[in-house]
Amino acid sequence: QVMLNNYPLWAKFHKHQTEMIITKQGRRMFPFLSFNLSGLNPVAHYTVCVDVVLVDQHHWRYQGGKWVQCGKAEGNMPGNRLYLHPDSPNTGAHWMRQEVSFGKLKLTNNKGASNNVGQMIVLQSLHKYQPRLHVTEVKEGEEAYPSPHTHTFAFPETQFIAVTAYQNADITQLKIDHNPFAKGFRDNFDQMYTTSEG
Amino acid sequence: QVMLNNYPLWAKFHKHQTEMIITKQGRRMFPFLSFNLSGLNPVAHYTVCVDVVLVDQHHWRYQGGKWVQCGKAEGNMPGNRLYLHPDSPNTGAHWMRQEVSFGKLKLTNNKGASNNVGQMIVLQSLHKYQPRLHVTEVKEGEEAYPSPHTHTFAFPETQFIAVTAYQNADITQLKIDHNPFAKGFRDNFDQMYTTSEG
DNA sequence: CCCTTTTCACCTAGGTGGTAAGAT
DNA sequence: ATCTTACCACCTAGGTGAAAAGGG
Repeated sequence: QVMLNNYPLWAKFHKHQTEMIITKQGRRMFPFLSFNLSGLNPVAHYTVCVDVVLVDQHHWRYQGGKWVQCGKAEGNMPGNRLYLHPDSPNTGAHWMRQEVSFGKLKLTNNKGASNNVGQMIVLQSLHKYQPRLHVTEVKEGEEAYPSPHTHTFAFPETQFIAVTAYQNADITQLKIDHNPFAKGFRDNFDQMYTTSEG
Repeated sequence: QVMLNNYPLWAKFHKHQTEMIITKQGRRMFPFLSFNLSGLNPVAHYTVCVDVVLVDQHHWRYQGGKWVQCGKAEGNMPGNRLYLHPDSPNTGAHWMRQEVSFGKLKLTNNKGASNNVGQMIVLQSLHKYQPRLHVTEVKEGEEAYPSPHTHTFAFPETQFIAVTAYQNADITQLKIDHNPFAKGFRDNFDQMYTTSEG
């Protein structure tokens, strides 16, 4: 009923433990979440959103080339962790017509950004998170979310650790290789290393 | 119940007979349509869209510094003239929360672009048009548009003649002066005309 | 010492009118 | 002649990781 679209890319990152940068003004995810939905009622209305939940109750740190657990996480942190898809609310037909992508979702560590509900997801650095997809049927005059009729989906390949700077160089290289906005850091200039010496 | 937001700017253009460029791949309007809505039911769902209709049945041409009528318009031309606001459908509360803008609406003369329904409005060059706003309450499982419960609004200040190249230099100058994307054509360099001669 | 913030050069992405060539 | 198209330099707008500076 729900498929993760860019699974192969997510799997590449997941193999090295995905990291996502968080900043005060908000940073997009890369890869970003993208799904194919099916089995909805074409003429009913749905709200589609993503939230992000803690995978475990630990701090993590990158030490000796590995991620290791390190002490307990803080308790319930304030801040919004829910991001409404910009097309919401919309018909089942709309959601099934093409992929449902979250390319503009932003992650932040700025707790003051909580008022921008639906704009940014507030996370804590060096904690491990699981994004989840929620599909909720909306009825006229009802609150859209939460609702007893919400279907929730989670793909383990999309888990990540929030960081303020990349820790694992393999992850950095995967980002540079695949994110178009990081093209400026690709080594397109190997021929420069060919010197006239010997 | 509906207010045109950037009325002063529209009025400046209207005084010189507004022109809007149309191209094959589509051109944004400048100024763009922007409205303030009030009086809706906050929890009901509405679709908001814009269409563009002929003001008269004539070709127009720019001759001797004036726009003059010139022969009859062709009959019903094919092509989509309806543009759904990207937030549609949504709640009355959503539409009233802030201005409802159509900054990404595009005008085209490409009749083949009609399949991109809701993406571009297809017009005929050298004809005079009137944009209109439509607000329609959507009920579960009904077609969104057209409906007997549509409210329509038209502001004469937003009338324009579609062109493939600007005819009136006053209009060109107003576009350059006010559209941020045309900044490159502003005369910021008056001091360059001060030569060492004389 | 470890983590966060700021700033930067370098990109992607795409919206302007001018201009010259093309079409009718 | 008159209108349309394609291409261009020049912008706006904003997403990258690197590196240096800041903070506890």
